[in-house]
Amino acid sequence: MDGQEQLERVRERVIETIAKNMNLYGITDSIGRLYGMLYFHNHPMTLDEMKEELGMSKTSMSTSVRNLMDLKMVEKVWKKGSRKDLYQAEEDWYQTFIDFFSIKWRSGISMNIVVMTKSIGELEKLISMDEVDDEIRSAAIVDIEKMKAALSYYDWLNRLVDSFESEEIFKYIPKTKDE
Amino acid sequence: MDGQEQLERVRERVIETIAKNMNLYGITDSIGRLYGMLYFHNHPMTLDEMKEELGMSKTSMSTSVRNLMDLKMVEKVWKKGSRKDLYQAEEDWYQTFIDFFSIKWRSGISMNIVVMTKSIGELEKLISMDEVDDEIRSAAIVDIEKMKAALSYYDWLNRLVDSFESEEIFKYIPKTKDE
DNA sequence: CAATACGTTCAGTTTTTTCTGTACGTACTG
DNA sequence: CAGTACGTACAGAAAAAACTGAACGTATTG
Repeated sequence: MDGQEQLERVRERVIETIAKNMNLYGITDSIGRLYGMLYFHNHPMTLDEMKEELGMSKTSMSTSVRNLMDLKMVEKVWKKGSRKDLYQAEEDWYQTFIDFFSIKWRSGISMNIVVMTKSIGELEKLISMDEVDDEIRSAAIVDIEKMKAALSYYDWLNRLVDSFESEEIFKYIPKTKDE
Repeated sequence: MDGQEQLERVRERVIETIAKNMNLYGITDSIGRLYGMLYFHNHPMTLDEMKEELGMSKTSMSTSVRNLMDLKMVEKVWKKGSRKDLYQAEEDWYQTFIDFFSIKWRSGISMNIVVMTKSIGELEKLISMDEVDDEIRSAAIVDIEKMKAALSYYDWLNRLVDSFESEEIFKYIPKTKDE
């Protein structure tokens, strides 16, 4: 019957759900809970406040918050007077979504493109060599095909991420239904 | 100068790259390597062959392959004569992409929607109660707004996954550039 | 310029995850 | 219907990840 208590219970459940969900994206429960907590906390928080709230060490708060900052899910804010760093949650989940995939995928994609391209080149050189066994040559040809298929997929993925970053995706999948 | 050896070296490097990439999606190195290996292996493989190839236990192969099957990245194939189960990699990475996100996200999204909806209901009941403190009430109102924003995001995410599953996404982001 | 407050690095501990070998159940073989 | 081959459950070992407290460097304060 206590409103305060009930509000807190609801919040806690929702935070737990958010954390579980972030789990799917490879984010730890603790970090997810921290994000959820910040999301519902209506003022920027210091490391000490987080530590207090979650009952964890300050060290953990420091590294977790940095993690979330790397993902642009949390930002540092300035408030004159306070010597402590203040952090608040990015509230726009569409933006969070976009940043998350840009950050996570881009580097992976380009690394793969580099490796595949280089490998295709090497195998093409290989098959052009006379002294290479026929069996090896045809195996190489198959591999080249597979890597080319992979490259075209990575190109698509890059363009998909482009459409996130440019927000063009919202032209195709609008934020609000039936508009 | 040995073609065989060079081919293998290239393959190994590419497999390692694929594994690293799958890592970004929360898939372990071992499982990623197994997938990569299957991807380049041009025939379906048995657990014993995988075990041999990767130098790991058969138990690991069994669980890893099940993992990949759950993600629809590997399928069991039938070959008469063989008593052993045979597995091969799904080769279409576009399909793999679609399946991966459908499988991973759908359940999470709907769980979140359920929890948020229920929580909004509870808080709305809370704010309608006379005896509730004003401060609590306005905090609840803010929370409700945040959860509604979350719900609209989840709805969008659902529609995004819809566009993956229906392959409508390829209308907007075509598989091949300039077509 | 000492004193204090703050965030972070680092080494060690705890917890979680991954991996393995044995044991078991099922199904095919002769 | 024994004997063998196969995949998997399970418990324990090994490896990896998360977490912590103490120590350190920097910056602010009086």
